[in-house]
Amino acid sequence: MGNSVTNQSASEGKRALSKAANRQAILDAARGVFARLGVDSTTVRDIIRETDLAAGTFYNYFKSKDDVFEALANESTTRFRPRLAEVRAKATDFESYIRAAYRAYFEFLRDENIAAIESGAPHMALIGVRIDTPEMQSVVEEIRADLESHFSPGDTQGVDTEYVTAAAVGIAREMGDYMLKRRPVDVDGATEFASGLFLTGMESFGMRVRTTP
Amino acid sequence: MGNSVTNQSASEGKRALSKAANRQAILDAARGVFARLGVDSTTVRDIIRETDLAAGTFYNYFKSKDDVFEALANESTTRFRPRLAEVRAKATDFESYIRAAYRAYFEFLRDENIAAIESGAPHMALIGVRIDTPEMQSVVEEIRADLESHFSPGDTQGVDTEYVTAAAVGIAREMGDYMLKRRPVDVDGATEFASGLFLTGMESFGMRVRTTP
DNA sequence: GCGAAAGTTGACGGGGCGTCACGAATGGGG
DNA sequence: CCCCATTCGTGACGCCCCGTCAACTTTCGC
Repeated sequence: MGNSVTNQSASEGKRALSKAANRQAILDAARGVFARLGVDSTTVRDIIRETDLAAGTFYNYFKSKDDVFEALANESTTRFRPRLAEVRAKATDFESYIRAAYRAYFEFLRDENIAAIESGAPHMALIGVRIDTPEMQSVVEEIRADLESHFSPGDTQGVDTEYVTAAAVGIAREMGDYMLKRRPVDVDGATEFASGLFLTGMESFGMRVRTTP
Repeated sequence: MGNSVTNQSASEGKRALSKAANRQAILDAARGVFARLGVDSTTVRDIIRETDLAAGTFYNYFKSKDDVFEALANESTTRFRPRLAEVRAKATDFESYIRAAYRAYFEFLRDENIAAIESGAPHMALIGVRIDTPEMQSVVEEIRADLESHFSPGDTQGVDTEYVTAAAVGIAREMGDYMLKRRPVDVDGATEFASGLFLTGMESFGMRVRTTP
């Protein structure tokens, strides 16, 4: 009787479905366990115990606990990428790019840690950011290219774009940590400070930046 | 036949001597193994195997592999502290402090990694720095106090010293990483860039800084 | 429906961890 | 000078976690 294509729910076959579900279940469990026990002291079994899967199944999806951690970090980076793309698309000049980029990063940090912030957890480990994955390095490379594209030919005299990028990123990372430690979390203040410092600082290399104070 | 005080060699008794020697032997072995195998994949046994001590002895000196790592980091921080103290003592104003502090940090980074640099090792793990130990946080706090001490009352208008410190430290950390990746290692260039950027940047907060270009 | 392929399961061997009972070395006191 | 208390080194032991694998279950293509 009838069609052999039994329109599975909506899309893919059961195989792919449960595969994606299992992977996500492990990631979700890991996020919780990492937050509760700390990354170092959690075991693969701790993670798998919070799912309805068997120990062996874990290794069909990840090589190790650290592999899961990196996947979580990449997940996080992937969430940030579109925000940076939007900043790039809307930026009209160097200044607007910098301001928007700092704001995007600080907002992103706040959003990613909103659960920990609202639960009043005092420590908490900025999960998934601050770790230098290849994925993260590629985002930094994107930023370097963005910065370079805003240098007019006259500006670029002897300015080392890698140093510029490193400084901009360093400011963001370190200030981001401080921002998260404070209550209330002050995205506006951090953005204002970082942008003002960096934009004015760039003038010392002959860059013409109109800093709106 | 005389004195019961058998003037042991020069100083302490055998007890304290061998204790210090053992501890140092473990630290030295650990430094090498960490560099060779990476911190994550080394085991306590890997470390102790490179000494002439037994496995159990390790635990008389350190709680775990990570405890050794932290001790190495603290050792490193301890080597940096006097350099910072000298910078503080010689600084006459904000600008001279900043320039000297950046130079001190970048020189320190180069010195600490000189072995890895000269051996042509491409990767290598900036051992003992970049990890946030309480010891390191205390150095950052020192820097914060130094910066604050150079703010004249008129300058400090609404300037958040924690943000200032975070920005300064972030620039140093991130730029330091880049500096170490390049050949030749360019302490002068990094110092010049970081100082110029930060000092000029501080002017955007109403700070009067005479930046010598 | 049926056979093949893909995926899951949990028990198992391997190995690192931290401990502990024992023995050796040290140093103070008589 | 010797003796005993104390401190420290030793390595075997039990524990737990790891990653694998053979057996089983589920899905897919025909």
